[in-house]
Amino acid sequence: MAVSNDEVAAALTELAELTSISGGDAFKARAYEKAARAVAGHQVEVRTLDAAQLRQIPGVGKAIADKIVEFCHSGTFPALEMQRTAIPAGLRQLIDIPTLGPKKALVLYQELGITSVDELVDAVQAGRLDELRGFGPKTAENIMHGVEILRHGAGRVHLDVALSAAEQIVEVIGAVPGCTRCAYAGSLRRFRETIGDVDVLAAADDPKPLMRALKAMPDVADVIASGPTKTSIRTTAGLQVDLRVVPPESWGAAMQYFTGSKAHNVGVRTIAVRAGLKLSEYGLFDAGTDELIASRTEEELYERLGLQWVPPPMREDRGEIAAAQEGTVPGLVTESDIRGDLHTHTDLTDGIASLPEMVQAAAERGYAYFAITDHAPNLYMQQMSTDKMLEQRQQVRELNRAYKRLRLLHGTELNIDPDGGVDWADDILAGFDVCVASVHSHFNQPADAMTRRLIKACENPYIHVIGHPSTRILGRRGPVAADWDAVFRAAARTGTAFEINASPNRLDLNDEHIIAARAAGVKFAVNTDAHAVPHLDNLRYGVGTAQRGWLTPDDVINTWPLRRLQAFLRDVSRG
DNA sequence: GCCGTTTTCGGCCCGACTGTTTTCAGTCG
Repeated sequence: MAVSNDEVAAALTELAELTSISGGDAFKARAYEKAARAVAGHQVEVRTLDAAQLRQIPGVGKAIADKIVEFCHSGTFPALEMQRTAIPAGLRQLIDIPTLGPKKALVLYQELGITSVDELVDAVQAGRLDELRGFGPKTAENIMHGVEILRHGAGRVHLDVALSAAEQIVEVIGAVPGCTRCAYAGSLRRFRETIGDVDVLAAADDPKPLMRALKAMPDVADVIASGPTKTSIRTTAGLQVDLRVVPPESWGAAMQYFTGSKAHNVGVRTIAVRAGLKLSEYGLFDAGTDELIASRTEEELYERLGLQWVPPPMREDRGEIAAAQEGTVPGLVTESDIRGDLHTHTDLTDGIASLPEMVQAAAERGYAYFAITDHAPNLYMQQMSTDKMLEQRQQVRELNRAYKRLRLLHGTELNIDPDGGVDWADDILAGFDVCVASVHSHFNQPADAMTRRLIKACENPYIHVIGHPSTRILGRRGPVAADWDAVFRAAARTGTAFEINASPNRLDLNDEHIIAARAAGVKFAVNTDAHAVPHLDNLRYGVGTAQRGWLTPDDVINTWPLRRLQAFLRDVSRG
């Protein structure tokens, strides 16, 4: 079985977590974590490397290289198995609860025998934590709140996890003889921010070989149900995948039906009914005679209903049906419209790849411009300094000469402090081509203070883009509280763009905020916030989110030609 | 467990906040 870098990284992360929960050497745990990050961000598939080559990866030494080799060969290694035996599986889940770390988890296990989130909730409710040293009422409250956040996302996975599973399955099923079409549908096709289960649709006259192929896939943990038209499996990663096979002539109707959303389909069906028609997953029919009117393509269905075709990310019953009736569905921004990334990191701060590696990757993507925006001094852990920044700027300028079609921009990701100030004085800020500014601390400010803070950042003439504006981490941290309408008005007034952070853990701004911001007149930047070369591919999730917010290329500054972008950056600098 | 022209041993991104304490451990970015 072909082990991916992500799977290797997951094993090392698990070892790191189990090591810290069991009270093992904290530096050892950190070494595993660091290696996991390096493997996840490595450009080459590590399964193709031998131990000597693996040791070339920063943070991977002899011991970890051997573990990786063993893992690629057998799917595990002795140190991991030993920790798994020592630490109950459910205990590891506890540290996914925000504010609960390895030390507290270990106390809960040793003192109260707690080995799962459910047991922890019971213990909190029974007041059993009160007797523990270091666990006061506020801790109990934070735990309960953290569990709520955790459970809110339970059973759902992030877009990247769902998409890679779906693409693998589509490739396998699509290659089965007799399969004429295969694609994923459902919330994944709509690019919702988290995915409950993956819907894969295939067209074939005989579904049996397709069902067999799915059940035979190596990642299948169990088959939940299997019939002539539908098979449901659960992957080893715990993700449910439904495969539905339809006759080729029903393809369009089935795609439309299974893409959803339910609310969108209800709206479309209502239009059908009013026209004396009925729409199902089998096609569009005359309600009186049951005569088939259309079913082969989605485009055909929408057209016969007097509608423009609606891009899947817009199918959320947020006015897209009326737009389709009026012929005003916007020409959405696509991945190929993006001419450059305006928020990326290198190993000068917390990135994995070096400046030349990141730039080379940007050139290979065919970008017209690319901004390097490493962290600024006030994020202390990154140990950035003015000297290091200036030295990097020099390197950027020199590197720029080597690339004819790629324009490098030297930028930074500033920290918006609680009062809305940022790291450097104006004369330093003026030296950057582009400044992203983000909130990295004091997430719990009251809404009025946070609103003032963000507005002040917008009003800073040197700040071009507000990075990951709500600061949420999916399944881990909610958005900050703010009067977003007031913030968006300020951004529109000052010409400050808002980021759509494409990391599948963030997707920030989200669709609803994008719609509100656009209505206020805000411009956007779809950025990856890449900390490694593979992260540049996350762009698609940001573009999908932008599409859910109905954005066109004109709304997104990093689709613009360099000159227009530079004019925008100059304008905002003038304030 | 990793790493190295101030080190092959002894360091290891550093500071702030929170909640618990009554001087600090744990968590986070």
